[in-house]
Amino acid sequence: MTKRPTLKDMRAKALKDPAVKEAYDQLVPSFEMKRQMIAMRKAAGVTQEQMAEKLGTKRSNISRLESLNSDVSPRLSTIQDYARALGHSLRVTFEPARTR
Amino acid sequence: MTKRPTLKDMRAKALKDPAVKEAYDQLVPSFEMKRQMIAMRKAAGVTQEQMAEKLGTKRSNISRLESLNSDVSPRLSTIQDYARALGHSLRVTFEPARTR
DNA sequence: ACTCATGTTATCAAATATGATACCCTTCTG
DNA sequence: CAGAAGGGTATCATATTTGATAACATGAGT
Repeated sequence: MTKRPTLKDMRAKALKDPAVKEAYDQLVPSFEMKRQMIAMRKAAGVTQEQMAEKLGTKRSNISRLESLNSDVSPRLSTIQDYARALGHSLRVTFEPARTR
Repeated sequence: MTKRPTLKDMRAKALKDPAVKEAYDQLVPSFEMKRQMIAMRKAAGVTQEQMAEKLGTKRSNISRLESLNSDVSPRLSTIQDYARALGHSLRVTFEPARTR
């Protein structure tokens, strides 16, 4: 019995397309960063609303910052402010691109 | 004989001032990042001019991006573009702020 | 069903980064 | 000294992000 394609299959297939893969790789670092940010905030038991207060802004802006769908690339200082508000500091590192 | 204050002494003293220390800590991550970027470019034997070509922009903009004096906080995407042009990928991590 | 808390999304004005150009400085090499 | 290569900095127009507001969605609890 041939199983029908899973989501994982489809993803694997799509990544064969160089253009798709490039766009995908472009997004990965940002995704991982945002996941960490959200995890950090939740670990601290802080809501977006409270986060907004700490940063002197509004909850909608926090939502946009954390959103994986958002098409805006935040400033480094914005990310840093977010981290500092949760008692964290920021480190940016570069690694040789993984060729696969 | 009391030695006269060295630069290091003055720095240590200035950092006692909480306002100064805060501003200082704010700058450290950006400094380290820029140092890495410059090191990366030089390790690749690439000039700012060549870097600008890779990124479809001008020399002066690369200089500003790498400048430690610059008062602009680049977008995440700008840093990522820079890294990719040198065959690197980007990782942003957060660590509990070192209290000292 | 209603309300409250949390989060999402769209929109617009205001703030800031980026691109391009021009000009300056230093170092090296002839 | 002259010229070239590599960098730095100021300025302005343009592009993009950020802040604020408003409307919508969902889930928990009553």
